[in-house]
Amino acid sequence: MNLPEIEKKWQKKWEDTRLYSFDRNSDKPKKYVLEMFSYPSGAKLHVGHWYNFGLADTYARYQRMKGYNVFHPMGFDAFGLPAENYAIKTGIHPYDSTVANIATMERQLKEMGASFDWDYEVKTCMPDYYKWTQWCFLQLYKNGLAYRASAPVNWCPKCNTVLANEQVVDGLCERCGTPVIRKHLTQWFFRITKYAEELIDGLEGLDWPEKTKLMQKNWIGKSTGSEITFRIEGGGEFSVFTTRADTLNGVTYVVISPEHPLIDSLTTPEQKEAVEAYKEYASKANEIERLSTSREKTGVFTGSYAINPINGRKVPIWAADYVLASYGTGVVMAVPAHDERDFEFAGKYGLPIERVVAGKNEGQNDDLPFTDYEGVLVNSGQFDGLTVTEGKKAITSFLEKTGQAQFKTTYRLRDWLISRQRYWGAPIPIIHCEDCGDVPVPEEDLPVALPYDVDFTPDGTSPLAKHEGFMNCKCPRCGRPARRDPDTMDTFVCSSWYFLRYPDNRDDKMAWDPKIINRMLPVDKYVGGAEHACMHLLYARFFVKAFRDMGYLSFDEPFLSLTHQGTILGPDGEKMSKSKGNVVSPDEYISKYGSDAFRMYLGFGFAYVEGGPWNDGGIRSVAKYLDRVERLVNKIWADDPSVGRTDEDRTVNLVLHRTIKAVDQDLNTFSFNTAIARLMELTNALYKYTDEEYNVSFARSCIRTLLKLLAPFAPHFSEELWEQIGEDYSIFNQDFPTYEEKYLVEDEITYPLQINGRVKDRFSISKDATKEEIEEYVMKNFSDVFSGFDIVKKVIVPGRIVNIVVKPKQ
RNA sequence: GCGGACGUGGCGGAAUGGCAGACGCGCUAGACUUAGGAUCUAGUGUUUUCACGUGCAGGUUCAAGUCCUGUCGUCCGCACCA
Repeated sequence: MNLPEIEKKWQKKWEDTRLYSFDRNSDKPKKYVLEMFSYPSGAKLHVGHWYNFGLADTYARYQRMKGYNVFHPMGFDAFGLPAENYAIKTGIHPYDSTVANIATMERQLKEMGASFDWDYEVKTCMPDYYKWTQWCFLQLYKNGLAYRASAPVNWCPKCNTVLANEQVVDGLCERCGTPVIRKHLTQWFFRITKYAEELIDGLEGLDWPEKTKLMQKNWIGKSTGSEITFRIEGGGEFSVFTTRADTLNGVTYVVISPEHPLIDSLTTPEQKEAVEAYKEYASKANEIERLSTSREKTGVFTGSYAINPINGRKVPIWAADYVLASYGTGVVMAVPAHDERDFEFAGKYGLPIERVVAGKNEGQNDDLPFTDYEGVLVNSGQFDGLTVTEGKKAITSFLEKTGQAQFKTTYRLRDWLISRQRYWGAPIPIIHCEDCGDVPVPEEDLPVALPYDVDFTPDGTSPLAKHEGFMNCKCPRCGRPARRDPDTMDTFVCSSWYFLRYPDNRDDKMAWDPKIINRMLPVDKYVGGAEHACMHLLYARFFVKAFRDMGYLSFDEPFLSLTHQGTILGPDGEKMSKSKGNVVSPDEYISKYGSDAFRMYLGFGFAYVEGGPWNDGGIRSVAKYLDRVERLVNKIWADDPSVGRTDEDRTVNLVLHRTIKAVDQDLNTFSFNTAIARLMELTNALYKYTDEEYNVSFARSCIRTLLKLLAPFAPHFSEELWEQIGEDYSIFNQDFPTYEEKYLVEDEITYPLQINGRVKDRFSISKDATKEEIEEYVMKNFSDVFSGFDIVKKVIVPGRIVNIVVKPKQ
């Protein structure tokens, strides 16, 4: 069969007959199957797209044949830096290049033969989409979940933009690799931390990879401890967060982050020069020594002292960059005797080390630091003798009475910084008025349109800030001249709600109709890369929870079940990259073998969640297999059904029904490689069966089943053969085959006979044989094997195995 | 440094604690061919046999690739998280 040719034929027919058109009013149960939509960066689909979309489509087709009303949309995450960088380089406007790339990708996705319903497409860069992204922003703003704050941010000098912490890789800009520096700017944030607790709790009920759940949990980083207030000698106070309140008596100094707002007031005139120099050093620390695993701790004395609330002792306040301003309170109480980092720091700067926890066991009291939790408090006055756990509680409670401490939970998670000083994104719908302050754009004025004629050369200011026509507006509140916010939103904002827009993508009255999406959501199966574990997947969950609380939807989680596809590597086992020259382009394989063979090889050659190196031989083997199926079909339809046998073959039926069962299960778990292996086994069995005189009608019914099982993996090929054997269009309107239990059982079971755990022989016996009957059979028929041995134990597991434990006769 | 995952033939990869290596690639031999990078048939973990084999060393079990402990290696995530 000339696959590339017949694929065109079926793609046209599928489109003409609107086969994949989604029916919102169907009474079948819905199944929302979604792949993470793609960024239209390069013009062409790469192997990774195929691996993700092609096999998720196999899953979607399977669910359709299982009787579900499958919703399988596709769209484009079309805003973002690459288009803008490309424009800076080539002068081609981001809008033009993006629209062109989308057109190419749409065409290629159609050539894949995937079952998307394009009527539900979304493109995030179009006004009819970003209008509602802006609407989302306004709702978050109105509900106190969007706020503006000045904060130390990561600044990429090359991209001239702010990066979220999550987007900095090894101190380098994730996009361009330039070392990131620190800079203070006023930015918009989304208050994702408000949902920290629920974002952890909600993970429990999700059918997600455990690894991904754990990563999100660690990312949110819940930590329970105490907040303790220290007075500053000479006036003022500050709080520290600690998980080890039990060691409070062992505090010999405190450490403040060099970026902390209190640092200047704490610094004495004598220390000013040293502290200023250290602040300067710390702000560059990202750049230097970033990759060193054993970076030496550094710090400087501020000149001030704090009073330890538990014992009134005066301890020095140091500044050191091993304390982060953005975590906890930005100040740490240092207990060098019981903390590795404090110990190292104290050693280096000659600060005192005082032990307050003793080990329970002999020999544990020699070395410091002692960080075990198995210990009792010493040198702690009235708290001596308490365990670590008791000590934490007792000391915090004691200070709580005087308002100097409280139990506290903190999270590692930080609020989501969404401002970008870039052009190619959704404008932030806020107007800055000299008199009224920040004023939200009235909803009826949305969208705040992104102007086309903009100078987006990077020069440190937002491109929109230089566009007077855009910037100048009237304050919606007082009507006086005002200025728009010149920034655009992080593209993760666009992708945090697109799955809500798909089912109602043409709505021009609202972002989504709750009546529709409460029925269509949550997404039943979400498929995409593991690299989104902590960002996109967390942001989308936050959006759903926030909009649920505002009353715009009534479910708690966006994605019930999640699968990550693995990565297809180059033939050399390395990640594909242009610089390594190991990029495999789908196009040449598709024009040679067809998209079905290409997709099916991706399913067969890898464990889906693992991925692995590309192998040319693999795709030939799949093409060969499809040829084999075609020859088999031709042969069976060339033979005369009126001659030959008329009975059904038990062995073939056994293989057939086992195959149905296995393929069904494997498709549910994205275990495409084993499913295809089972199909090959069935094909082999049918070859064998039809080699001699056989029942043609029976063989034909087996083939009809085989084609239906094969259809999700090789849709064009199966549709073509389905037509050739005279069946009605379309195979995808057929029900997925079901197996019958009665064909799965064999009359006899072959048991392995183990002696001392090693297989020595095997025997067959009725499937109904009891444990006693099996034992009797073995003792009778294998008596010679046991002669000369005493039988110690007989392990007989019906349906599985027989193991006889023996020892030589005394 | 912390957290997580993974180590199975020449290769991709299979194995609810129960016959390791399904299925396929590659390879070997044969058949059919003017031809074969087509197709079909047989074989293919190591070892002549006993036997040995899932990174290495122990352990639990009648039975371990699978569970436990330690160790080595590879990969991923996070970077001093108090």
